[in-house]
Amino acid sequence: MKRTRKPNDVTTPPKIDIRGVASLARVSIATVSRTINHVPTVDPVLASRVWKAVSELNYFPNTQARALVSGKSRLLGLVVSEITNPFFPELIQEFEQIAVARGYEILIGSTNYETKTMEVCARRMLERQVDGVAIMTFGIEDFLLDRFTADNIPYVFIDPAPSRPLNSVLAVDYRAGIYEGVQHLAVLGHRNIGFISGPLTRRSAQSRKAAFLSCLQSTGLKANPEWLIEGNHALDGGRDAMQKILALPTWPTAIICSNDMTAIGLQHALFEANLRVPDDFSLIGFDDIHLAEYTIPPLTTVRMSCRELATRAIDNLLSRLKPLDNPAESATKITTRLIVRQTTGLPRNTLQDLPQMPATTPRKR
Amino acid sequence: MKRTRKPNDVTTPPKIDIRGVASLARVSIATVSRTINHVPTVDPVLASRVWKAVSELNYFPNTQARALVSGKSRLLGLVVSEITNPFFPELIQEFEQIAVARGYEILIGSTNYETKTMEVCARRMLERQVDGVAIMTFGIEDFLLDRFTADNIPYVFIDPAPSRPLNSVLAVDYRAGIYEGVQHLAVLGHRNIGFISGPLTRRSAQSRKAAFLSCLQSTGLKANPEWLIEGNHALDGGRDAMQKILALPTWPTAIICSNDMTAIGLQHALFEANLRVPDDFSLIGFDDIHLAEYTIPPLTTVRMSCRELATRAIDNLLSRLKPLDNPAESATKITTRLIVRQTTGLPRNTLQDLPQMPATTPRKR
DNA sequence: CTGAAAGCGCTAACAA
DNA sequence: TTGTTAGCGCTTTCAG
Repeated sequence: MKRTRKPNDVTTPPKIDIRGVASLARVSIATVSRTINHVPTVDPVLASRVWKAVSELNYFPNTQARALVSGKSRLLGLVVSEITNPFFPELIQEFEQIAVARGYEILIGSTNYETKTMEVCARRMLERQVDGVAIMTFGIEDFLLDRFTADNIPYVFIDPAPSRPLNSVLAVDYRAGIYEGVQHLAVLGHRNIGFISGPLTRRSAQSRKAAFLSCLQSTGLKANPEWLIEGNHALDGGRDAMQKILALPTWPTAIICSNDMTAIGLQHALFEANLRVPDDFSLIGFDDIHLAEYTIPPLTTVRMSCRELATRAIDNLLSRLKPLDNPAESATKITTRLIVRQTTGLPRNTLQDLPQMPATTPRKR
Repeated sequence: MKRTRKPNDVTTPPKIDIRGVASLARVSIATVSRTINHVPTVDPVLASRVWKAVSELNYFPNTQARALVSGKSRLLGLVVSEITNPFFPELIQEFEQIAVARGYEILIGSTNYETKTMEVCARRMLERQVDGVAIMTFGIEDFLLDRFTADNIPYVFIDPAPSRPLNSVLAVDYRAGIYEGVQHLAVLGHRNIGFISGPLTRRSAQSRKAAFLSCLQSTGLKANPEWLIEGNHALDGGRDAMQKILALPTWPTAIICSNDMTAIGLQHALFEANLRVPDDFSLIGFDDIHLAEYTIPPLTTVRMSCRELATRAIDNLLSRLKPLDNPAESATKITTRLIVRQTTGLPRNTLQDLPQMPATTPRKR
């Protein structure tokens, strides 16, 4: 028997497709297609018959068929470094919200900073034919980007890379927030500031570190290479980094971290070492994840708005998908700024003979 | 002009499709299809020609077309409560890993505990024709489940609901871990234990609360309704709940939370109130997210393995997709167990005249 | 074991 | 403005 629409199958409910709608509305399938795609030239009478049939049958178009014929999957890739780092879920949440509102679904890939996994992610995106991809992992191999270029898939990613079209990078002004952080520490009297970076194989981890170094210099402070430790942007990396610092003969009085998770790792290591924040060490994080407000004590950190990041990324992608509307892409950088909470205070041993000062200790304590 | 393969288009690279592979391998497209689908009856000689052509052209099959003709999207839905609650990213990570290894992609939906958003998620899953959906949100409306049933989409979700097929529920033994927690507190001398639940509109939040109540009773302890507070499974809900308790005339000496985020919220509220954990209050969380090891002090909590949850969910779904293999589904419950860290100790005012005891205070302090 | 051909559900060209 | 129809790239009969 040929493969044809089952003639009188009692078990299966009748398949609801565009033909069903067409016949119920007594129009052609083309008219149904036009109606549901909001082509303006459809006769209102026919259109209303179509809509009626649509809702009566509870019809919705088959995504696969649409994708096949149109060549558009209405899928947006979102590649992140590590989904278990709370910054990314916050980003994903914003991203999902915007994408869904615009009729897209998102395909998430988590690279875990591994080149191998990154390749798999890129491959998955390619195979599913995403219409665009936002690479929010901090650092990506160039050859993967080339694959997207070759397939003509718009991508957008964080941070300037040499030789990439400007419309594909979301520049973040790391320096602004980090500078505020360094200034804040300097004003409090800190002269010895350490920095825990992310994995330095990643370009963006390097950017943040470079920003820190440059800010130190602008502030007239010297960097001590011993206090520049490579972390992994995760809790354990932060803990380990702090332990390394504690093993050093001389300690900094303040430490800036490349992200909040690292800072939380440091807080933990200091707790274990029976050292106090900010009395013994001042700490500054980066990202301002929700949790930062809830650490003990609450974390002073540099905020990078993930809503802004998500909005800009999607706008960028979508504007390149249908170049009709949004003509010019705003080329302004995404700003960062310091949020002062309670992990920063005077350097230890300052005023050690005075009673505790409110500014330097957790409130109410 | 009819829509046909562009005859001599210099700009566009030639589309690589099954026909291209077929002609390069000098076989029919049917043979290509069979080869890449590992149909065993293909002549090895032809097969090797096909594979050669495939790798030469860097060909991979068009997912949309495959999905259209086969009716299988190779997409698995994953609905979670709140992606910003770190438990879920950990779950998602496991889920993604397994799904990708088996050739599936996952479509994530975050409901934020809102019925409206939940509906949107269900709709998205339906529209994208997921082959199956894991509903890991704690609590879902019944009518949404019915939609999946109607469309013949296998789903699996957490917790027993009345009148749902057994193969669709992943039963979690909340009681085991919570009982351990209550026992642990009782042994330390706690008699007055509070409980901060999740949003009680959600069935699973109710299960956990019920488990707590039943464990209290088995232990011979009485519940004080004033100490049963409804939270929201998030940081702020935990903080608010603790503040409510602190406003009460009498306080419990220990509090169990429905999840770790809530417990972290409590820790924060206690910090703000200048109260200490575990000296003033013992705290127990639930989930054992990575972060639990890093809170200050590290959180005693009930572990629920999200790897196990993810594995079981996917296995369940996949086994129902092709009922050939995995015949019997293991109906055993997913277990939970207590991980003792440093937020539990003797009740306050016990031994108050003695010097600090190691068991009751953070180590090294 | 192989190939020709019929669709999967839809969009878009084209004719009316 | 509407309907007819040719594919989108693939899987799967069915005839050889």
